[in-house]
Amino acid sequence: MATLGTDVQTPRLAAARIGSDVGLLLAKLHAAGSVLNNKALADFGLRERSFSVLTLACSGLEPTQRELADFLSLDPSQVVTLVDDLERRGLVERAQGKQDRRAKIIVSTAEGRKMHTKARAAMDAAELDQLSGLSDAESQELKRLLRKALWGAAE
Amino acid sequence: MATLGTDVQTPRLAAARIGSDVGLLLAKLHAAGSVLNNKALADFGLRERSFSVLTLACSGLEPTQRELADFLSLDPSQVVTLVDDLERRGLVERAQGKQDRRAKIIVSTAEGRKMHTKARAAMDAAELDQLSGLSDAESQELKRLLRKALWGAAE
DNA sequence: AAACAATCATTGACTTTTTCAATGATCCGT
DNA sequence: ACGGATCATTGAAAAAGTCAATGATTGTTT
Repeated sequence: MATLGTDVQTPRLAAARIGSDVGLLLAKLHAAGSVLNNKALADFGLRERSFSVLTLACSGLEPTQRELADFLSLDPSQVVTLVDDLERRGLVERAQGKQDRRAKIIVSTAEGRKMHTKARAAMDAAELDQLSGLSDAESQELKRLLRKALWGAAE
Repeated sequence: MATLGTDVQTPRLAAARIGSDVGLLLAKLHAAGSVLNNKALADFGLRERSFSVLTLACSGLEPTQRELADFLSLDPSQVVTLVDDLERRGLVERAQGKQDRRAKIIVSTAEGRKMHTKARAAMDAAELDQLSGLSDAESQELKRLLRKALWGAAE
């Protein structure tokens, strides 16, 4: 299994006080992870974001584009571009909103679901790779803390 | 104390399997944090990145621009721009590398250190705000896990 | 029911950020 | 001393982000 290309050992500057800044830690881990994820998804012609859209389209939650924008922290116009691409490739479709006819609901096609299954496996492997420095329990705890920081207690 | 402007409660889509993707969680928390941090730094004419550079310049570690680029996951040319700005404002200076005369060491000026002290206080408050959903122990644990995922065990 | 403001997806313009190749200076190994 | 590598810098090109305007539709107010 390949390992992170960058920062395989603690760099000198991590000693600085900024090495504990949550913002920087998030930025670095996110940057490193994006490289891994996009590499893993390249075989499928996907990137982190289009994969996220495809995943949600496959979720059965019938998200509107507005919901996708909010959830993925994107501008609505960026969602248009992402959905355009996936729709052109026959992986998702725009359906009319049920209560609100202004909204478009994004749903996966059968082909989209097949693609998603394969891409998901690659993503899981990439995530395992990225968190290879943590034990399974620690990985779970990290995800729990991230979720809690974002959305509160839950459970 | 102000609270996160976005996602004050769990959104509908968080239920999807993707709501556990480390990549997405990192992206979202990082995005939300950046907004907060940049808002906190705006009073000082700084942004997340220039603050990071200023912090490292104040650290006493005498980083070279190459080290800054590596540590901050930036292209060397982006570091040039950041240092240009801080230097123009008299907050940091470029010094000649000690062993390597190609390299430029970035050091803070007295004024830079004053600025950094004030900005640091604002950043600490922003971080507290961002992690207000976590207990102190959880915040510490989150930071530890992020560091470990990035740089391995260490202490 | 007519009018009004608000929201959704979309487009297009604009700015910012990222990426990358080329360059001169300097370093290191031979 | 030579040749290949690394550093900071520049500039160009590509990608991503931001934002206002628009038509369709909704909910609300009168």
